[in-house]
Amino acid sequence: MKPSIDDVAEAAGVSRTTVSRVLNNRGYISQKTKDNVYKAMKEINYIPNDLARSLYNKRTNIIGLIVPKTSNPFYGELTFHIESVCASFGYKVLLCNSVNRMDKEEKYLEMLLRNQVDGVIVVTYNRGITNYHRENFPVVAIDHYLSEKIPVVGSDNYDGGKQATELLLKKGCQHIIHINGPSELETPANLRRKAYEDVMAKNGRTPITYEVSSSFDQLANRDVIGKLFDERPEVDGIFASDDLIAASVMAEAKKRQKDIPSRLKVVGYDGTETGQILLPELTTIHQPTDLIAKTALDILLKEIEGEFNDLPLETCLPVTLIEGGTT
Amino acid sequence: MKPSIDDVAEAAGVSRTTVSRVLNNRGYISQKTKDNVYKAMKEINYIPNDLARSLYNKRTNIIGLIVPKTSNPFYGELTFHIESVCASFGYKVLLCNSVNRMDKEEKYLEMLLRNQVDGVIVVTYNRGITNYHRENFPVVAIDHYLSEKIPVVGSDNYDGGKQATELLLKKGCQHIIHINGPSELETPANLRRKAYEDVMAKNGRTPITYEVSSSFDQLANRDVIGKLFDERPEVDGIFASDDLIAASVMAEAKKRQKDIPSRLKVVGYDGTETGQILLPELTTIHQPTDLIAKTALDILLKEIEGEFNDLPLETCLPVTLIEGGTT
DNA sequence: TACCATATGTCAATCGGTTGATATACTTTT
DNA sequence: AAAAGTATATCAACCGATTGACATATGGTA
Repeated sequence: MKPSIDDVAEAAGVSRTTVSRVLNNRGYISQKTKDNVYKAMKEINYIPNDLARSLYNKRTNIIGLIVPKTSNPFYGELTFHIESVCASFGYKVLLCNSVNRMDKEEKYLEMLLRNQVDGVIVVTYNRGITNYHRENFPVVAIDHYLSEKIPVVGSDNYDGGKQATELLLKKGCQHIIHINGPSELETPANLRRKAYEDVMAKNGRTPITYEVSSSFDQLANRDVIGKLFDERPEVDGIFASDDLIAASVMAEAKKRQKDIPSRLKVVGYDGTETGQILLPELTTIHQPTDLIAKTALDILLKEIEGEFNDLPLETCLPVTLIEGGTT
Repeated sequence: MKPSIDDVAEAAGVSRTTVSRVLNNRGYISQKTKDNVYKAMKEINYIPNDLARSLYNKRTNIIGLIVPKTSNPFYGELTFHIESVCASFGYKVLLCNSVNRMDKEEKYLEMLLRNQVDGVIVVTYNRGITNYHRENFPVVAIDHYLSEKIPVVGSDNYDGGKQATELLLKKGCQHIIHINGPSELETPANLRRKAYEDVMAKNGRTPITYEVSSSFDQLANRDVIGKLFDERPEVDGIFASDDLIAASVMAEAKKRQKDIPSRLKVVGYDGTETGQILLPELTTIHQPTDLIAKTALDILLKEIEGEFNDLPLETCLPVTLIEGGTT
């Protein structure tokens, strides 16, 4: 049997109340008693039961994190930073991989609520899920619109799209095509496309966008890219909405012996550490995942403290262009 | 106030016991009552409090997962699979990023114990941590030796090292060098080095190993690689102990205009999905992260069920050679 | 009619803590 | 010497469930 607070009390020869006071630093306790209690805890190998504490305190210090997939380098990096920031604030993280599936996401959210998490950070999302809209339930979304009331944190997608497109223009591309993720996910990432279209229009070009069907089905993506090359042999600039797609574009170009950057220039998006190491030559737009994590948690903590007014409903963090050899 | 089981009872016009019986499917309950209770739960938006349940049942259905960093593609992928398998068995995951630091790992483990996790999967590790050795506490290690009693799951590192080295030999490399991670981490990954050395010896070659200091300090790694090229200009084959290092080798080789694969052949290790997409040309040894996750959880569940005997203490899963253009 | 399975209720203990109320000392300070 | 501060104890309620013991009422069956 695991030792309980009563066992500590007995071992230290004090009352249960005193032990609790020592643990929580409340009321009057002499140093001697404190030492005794701590010694007793060591001796019997006592570890407090946070379940019992949380039940009484109505606070678990756990937050739920719903991401599409930690195996994706962007989400993996984001997850790392979110967990790290949480830990630095004494919060723990219950991890959920939704794979962008609404049914899973809904179940995960219910699970989180049953576990009395203090708040949720959603990096994936499906608008229809009603539990997100429980009154005064702390939620922060990253890069996805959940509702008018739920704060969104993300990077400056419009600026990123603008920088990418402008770079391709500056480098002399005549036929620039954009590839983006499934547009039915209503994400601010769609602003990348908007920026692309605006910049193209402003320069008298016709924007063309190819859409990949799923964020995770690599084979399907390859098909779309193949189709793009087939249908638009004149293409000489591609702005892909993430680095994985950009990498696939590069692979396809290589297969078709279309030299990069001389005959085709490519710009990706995300600029994760992993991407920088594995594919350093790719020009990409870097998202500050650490800052996104920090900001999201800042806002979430405010909500947890009950401050639901004056929340920054949309936070846009700066992106950086990283020029590699593909432009 | 959140609705409690008593609120449900009131709304459904039954007793608290009946509601609990409905929830847990015990004793005699008529279909009519069941329907009523479920209707009442819907109406008042009831969500059971798993804290209270867990406190009573002494079972949280939570497992702790300690990994170095989810931002690393291998660990991110492993984390994804572990969480997925857990979810399929009704388990939830508390995520910890130890960054391979013993102090953090120790604190995380204590946190997990306070939260009454049913078991822990450790992908990182530091032997000194005593809490791992609590009697009958379910722990499974992945790719790291914790103690003689704690089961380890990993891939066949020896075979991987063997295949990599033999491939380089077969391809005609005369000066093959191995780069591996910090050897003070006593991991089965050191078997990759052992295999390399054995194969080299068997073929009458002198094994040379360079060691990178940290798994995560990319700049330091670059230094080691630079040093390698400086000191061993004759090198024409490198077996790196992970794909990130292999990528850095490739980058350095490019900088020095040492063409791959004609003048230098490179084999990496891990073969993550991300790696395959971002750097498809890299020849690498693929680890079955999904299988590793599945196997680790299988063993952990047995421990959770109290079966501490007849545990497979060391599980070795098959690796696959993926040949790319770097050999 | 007696018996038994079914259906539900009441009550209280339990899980492992926290906390407020109240009491009782011993020390200091005024 | 009285008042105030310090240190600890006892007791019981509480957090939100689960569960066993026991009671009661209905319906079907032997």
